[in-house]
Amino acid sequence: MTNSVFIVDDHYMVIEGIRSLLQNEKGIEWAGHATNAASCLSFLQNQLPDVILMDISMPDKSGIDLCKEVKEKYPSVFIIGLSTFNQQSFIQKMMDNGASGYVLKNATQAELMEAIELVAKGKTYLSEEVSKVLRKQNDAHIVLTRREKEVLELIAGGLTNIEIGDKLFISSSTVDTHRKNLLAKFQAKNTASLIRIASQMEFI
Amino acid sequence: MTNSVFIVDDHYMVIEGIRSLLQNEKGIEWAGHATNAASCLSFLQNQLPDVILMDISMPDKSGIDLCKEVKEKYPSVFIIGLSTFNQQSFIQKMMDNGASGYVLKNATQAELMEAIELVAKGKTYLSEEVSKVLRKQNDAHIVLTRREKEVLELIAGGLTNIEIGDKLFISSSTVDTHRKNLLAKFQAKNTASLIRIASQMEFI
DNA sequence: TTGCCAATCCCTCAAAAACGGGATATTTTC
DNA sequence: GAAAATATCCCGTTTTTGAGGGATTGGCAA
Repeated sequence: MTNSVFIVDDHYMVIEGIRSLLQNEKGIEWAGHATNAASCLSFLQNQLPDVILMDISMPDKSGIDLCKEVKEKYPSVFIIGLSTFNQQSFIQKMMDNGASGYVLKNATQAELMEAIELVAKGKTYLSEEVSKVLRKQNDAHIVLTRREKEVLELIAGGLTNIEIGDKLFISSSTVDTHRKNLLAKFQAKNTASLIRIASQMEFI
Repeated sequence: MTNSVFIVDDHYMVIEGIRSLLQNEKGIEWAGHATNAASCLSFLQNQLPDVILMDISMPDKSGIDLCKEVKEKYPSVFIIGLSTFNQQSFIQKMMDNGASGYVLKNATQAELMEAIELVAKGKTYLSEEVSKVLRKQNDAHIVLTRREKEVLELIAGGLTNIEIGDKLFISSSTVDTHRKNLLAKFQAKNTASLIRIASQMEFI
């Protein structure tokens, strides 16, 4: 069984690297590559590969959005996310948007092959490293309400409760309540640690 | 003139990609590769390439430190920094530690060749993108003193002035002064915006 | 040697945040 | 239709901060 593989990544070096890793593999057929989301989509109008290796960061559109769009239009294509770092939030979002696997860019050829073969059969591939991160992330998963997100953004912007209240047309007491809830959710003891944690978790 | 090139990067895909990009170039001789700082250093004991392509992020040691070490031991080797993103602070530090150039991982083959050839002659290569970032960074360059960095870290950790003072064996008034200076340097109006800005500028 | 800068410490006062409650209305979900 | 989540508001008290000052020491460089 031969699987055709397409790759979307804005780094030539990575495209070349993967091509080089896969070129002598019997089970792999090189469908082509794109360096941005737009040319990936136009390629898919003419030809559907079995598997797409998709970088999460691209100039015109994030891999996360592209993944969603591709899966909506072509549900039969299997997508493997690619990224340099173990970024908790990205992996989750990529999987939520229909990716079947996630591979780090330091993967070995064997891992990559394993991922492609599994995913092409409709299964899911997550390397040990990735699934460890994913598990950790789920434990510490923080869900913010719409209002809490707004308040958090404005706190990070340096506004006081009164200023935030004015901006959102609510009383400063309400802002204070949201603030308390944010501190509780992030297990932060004050504004400084709240912003640090939220920033590192990429809420802001 | 033939230049021998060695590469240090913890991502196989990138190593493969660069090898693939360079393999048919007449002026390039492939000296070898390493996936971590330690094996790079042990390679250099036996053989010195003309140019080292060095990733900034590696498991055992940052490219920034490795760059410094290599240049101290083998000043004749020219180093080109490699990274995925245009990270202001890293580029500067890499150049400060003796790198002769900086290339983004989305560089084309032509750019890479140009960089290697220029750098091997002792010149400096910075792609347009990179030098733009560097210039922008210099404008908004914020220099913190040792103490200010320590205080900033602890503020981000959620400690109060008194707690920070206890930790650093200084009075809380002193901490307050450092805090004021931090606010001024970052042009932040309060702790929340200070931490946000510092976090986004990767000071913490 | 004469500055400059970093680092240290002190003061006051007002503003803001943190902490501890409690309370009500409206959605959403089960 | 009841329960849970969300959003709204209020109180009082204590702690922390922000914004002004001013002052001393030691090191380094012009």
